[in-house]
Amino acid sequence: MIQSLRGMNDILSEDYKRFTYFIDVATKVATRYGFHFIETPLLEETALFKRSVGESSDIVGKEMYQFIDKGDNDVCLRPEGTAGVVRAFIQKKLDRAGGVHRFFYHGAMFRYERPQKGRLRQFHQFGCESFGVDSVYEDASMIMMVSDILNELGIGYRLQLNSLGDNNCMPSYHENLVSFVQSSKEAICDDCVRRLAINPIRVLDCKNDRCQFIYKDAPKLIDNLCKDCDSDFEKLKNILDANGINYEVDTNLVRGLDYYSKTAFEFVSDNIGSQSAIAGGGRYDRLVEFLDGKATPAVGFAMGIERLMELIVMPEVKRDGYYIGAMDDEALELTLSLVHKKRKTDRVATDYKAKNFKNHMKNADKANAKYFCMIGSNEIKSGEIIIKDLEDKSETTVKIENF
RNA sequence: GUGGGAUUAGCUCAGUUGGUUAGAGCACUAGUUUGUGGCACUGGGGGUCGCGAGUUCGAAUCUCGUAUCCCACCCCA
Repeated sequence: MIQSLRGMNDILSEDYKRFTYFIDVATKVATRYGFHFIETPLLEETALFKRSVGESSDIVGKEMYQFIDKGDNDVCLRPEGTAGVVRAFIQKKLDRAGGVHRFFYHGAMFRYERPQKGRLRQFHQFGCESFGVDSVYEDASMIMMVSDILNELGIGYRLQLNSLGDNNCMPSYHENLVSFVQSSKEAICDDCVRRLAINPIRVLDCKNDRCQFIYKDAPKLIDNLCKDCDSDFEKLKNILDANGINYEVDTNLVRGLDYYSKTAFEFVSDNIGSQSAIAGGGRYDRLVEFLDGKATPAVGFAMGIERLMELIVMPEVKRDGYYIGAMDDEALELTLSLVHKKRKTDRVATDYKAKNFKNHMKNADKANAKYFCMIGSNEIKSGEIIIKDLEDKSETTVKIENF
């Protein structure tokens, strides 16, 4: 038997219902916030991700599905959504056009990782990207939007917040941190030694207790923000407070992708195991310029759909549509004609075999139909059928031609 | 990539120190008077015990390899 590849799932039945329900809700909310759908290719030039996500990240360093295509192009299955959207934004010259552009997308992403719960090699994200707004109000709106989506889905969460600083304050902080960590280099774990060389701020969220003990006196991002970053962060907190969004400031929250600056946030759930991040995002004011576009402030987030799936509280499914069954073989043809006719407007379930009342009733309940019709010799003779409402148990008689 | 656990019917799982024909519940299917409810009862179908080797008179059971899933790490949504 040929099986699907490791970490690649089929989505069907109940899962598919949850999946589409999520997309529906998220799309509805994003539309209310003024976002428009954008579809970008699954396959992009490798350089795009190397430049945007950054070679220091594991995503680019070791998790990309990268290959040379038949035209000798170095290409990758996208490991995340932002890079492609930014590329499209620049390619369509929207950076030159000016103004505000807001996009949402959803689709498959690919990362070559060891799978576990909430981590797949092909997985799905829903994300939003906003271009052209440098106000921190937009950051706040994004967070409120994620909150709206999660609330509508009945998903509880914790929101973690941090500021990563910008071009003014980040570099000097960076230096301070490196020299601090360097001074106890012998005591930190191997991973941190590696991080120090590749992406120093990542040492901050190391899970090793010994490392954390050392880092508790390390300089904090938040204490070293420049005036702009600091006041924006304060403003952000105030807006969230004023709008009833609970959050915790986590000075060790570091986003994994190189392009973030200033606002960084992560929504986590305590109910789905160790892969607890259900949404993450932040501001990336320099990325558009970095990808050869005209400097444009931007902020965005992405949600991991598979991680959300098991947390979604589905609305109660109501009885819907018809069940039409035949009592005897002579009635089968008329039954199918009526089914066909009704299917132009309603969901209709049927059975191709003649059955007694009880068996049809069982089918109707299984199909969760609202209305129930039986076709037998009586109906053929009288030209009338009885429609039974399975909820309130009432019955109405109609002529077949009016059905 | 590193370490650990698991894999038996469509699903959830039993299966004795290695010993006849591998079981249950749910699901499926048929019947229990061919016209009023989801129930109940009685049958039926369905398994290369993940896959491949090995040990043995004999393997779901022991050993090795391999695939996948799960857990932790790394990292991330």
